[in-house]
Amino acid sequence: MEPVKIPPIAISRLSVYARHLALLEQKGEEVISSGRLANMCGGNPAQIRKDLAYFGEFGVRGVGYYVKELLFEIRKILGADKKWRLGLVGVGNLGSALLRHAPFSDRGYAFVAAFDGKPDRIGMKIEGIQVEPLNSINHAIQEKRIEIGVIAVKPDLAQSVANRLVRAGVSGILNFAPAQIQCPLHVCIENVDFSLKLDMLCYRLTTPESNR
Amino acid sequence: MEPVKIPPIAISRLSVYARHLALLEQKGEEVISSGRLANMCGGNPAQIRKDLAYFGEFGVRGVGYYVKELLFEIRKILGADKKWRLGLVGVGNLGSALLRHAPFSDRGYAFVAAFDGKPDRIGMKIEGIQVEPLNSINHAIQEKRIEIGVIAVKPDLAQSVANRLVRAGVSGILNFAPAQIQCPLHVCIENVDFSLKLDMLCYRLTTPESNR
DNA sequence: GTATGTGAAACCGTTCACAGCA
DNA sequence: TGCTGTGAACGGTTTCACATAC
Repeated sequence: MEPVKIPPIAISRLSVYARHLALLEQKGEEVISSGRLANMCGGNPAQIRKDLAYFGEFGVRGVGYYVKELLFEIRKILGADKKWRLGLVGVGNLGSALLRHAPFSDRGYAFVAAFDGKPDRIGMKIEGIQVEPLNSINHAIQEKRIEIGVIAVKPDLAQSVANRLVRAGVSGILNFAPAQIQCPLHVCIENVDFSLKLDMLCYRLTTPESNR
Repeated sequence: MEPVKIPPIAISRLSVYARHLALLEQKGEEVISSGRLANMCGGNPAQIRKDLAYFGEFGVRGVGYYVKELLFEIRKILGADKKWRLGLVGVGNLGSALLRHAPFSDRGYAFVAAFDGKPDRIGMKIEGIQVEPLNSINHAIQEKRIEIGVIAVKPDLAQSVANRLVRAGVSGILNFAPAQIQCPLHVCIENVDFSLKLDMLCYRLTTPESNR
């Protein structure tokens, strides 16, 4: 329908706007202007209006945006209005923290299966989910209609786990391993890379501001 | 010295290059071309050369880059050649996973203190680090010369924890809480935002490719 | 011959400034 | 009057294409 290309970074801002709108809604605020929202998010009013304009006209001139309505629309755009079914691979420190991660469950994201390669972890129950072996991936992903695979294994295993997930038919992968994963174009990948962010921080701490 | 502005995104790529160079070094490879490195990282050869050119001339025309040497130079640029001292705030699921996170310790990042607000967590020992109460932050950060504060508390506490860390004198903050943190300009912040990445993934899964 | 380093061009995203509307 | 929606200007990043050096 819309032949306009939307910058991915605009999408990430929508997620931030939604977060702040949810807080405003909780506080009982009814209306918000792009200026005030920009203040809260640390952005620029024109940018907020542009980001929203990619998807429609949600505001009222001279007034602003109705908090509830805008939040609803952004959630619809992001696809955050549906329950997403996640499968975790790698139930180590990070993996088990993700299973218990409140910001996920608070937001309609639900882990419905967990897998691990270590025999002693199979059968463990975390947050009501029983850990299965890696070779159950194919069956369980299909059985439980899992759309998103979450990778929390060591970097050297990440690619082979991704291959299994793709073969099993997931549509998306959220990868926490510090590794570049290759996969078919029809599967979407997002990387969450702690080490990279820490490197960037250290660069900024190392380099005088004038050189950045 | 260099009056050229360097795109932050180029820095994040340097981190990725370093990761692959380390793998190449392990495999005993001596030389790499921008083309082959681009293949591994999923990028563009010209971009790699541009990124490196911001900082100097590290290659040999007609040959490529010496793996060991380039890795050394990139680590120097990123400030990854020194040991960084980290302090963790919030020893919940995520926090304790971070204390045990191998990719950090493998790379010269060391947690030297941990803090939490919950009384029953004080005194616990994780990875040899004893959990201290929040009001020890000021003293411990200075005592242990901690440069970077890592925030792994619930979103509603993130700002107040950041304030404490700033007052205690950290230079940088790595924030895992899904919240925007305000802090003085002289303190650098990087956010690691799982939920945002998951939202972006779901957007892509929701929206037909033609509209993106 | 081959691969780097680099201006120039193309591309993309942000900000400005104002028209349009309640 | 006040705030949105948006074309146009701006600034920054990526890609191209080739001179340069081994």
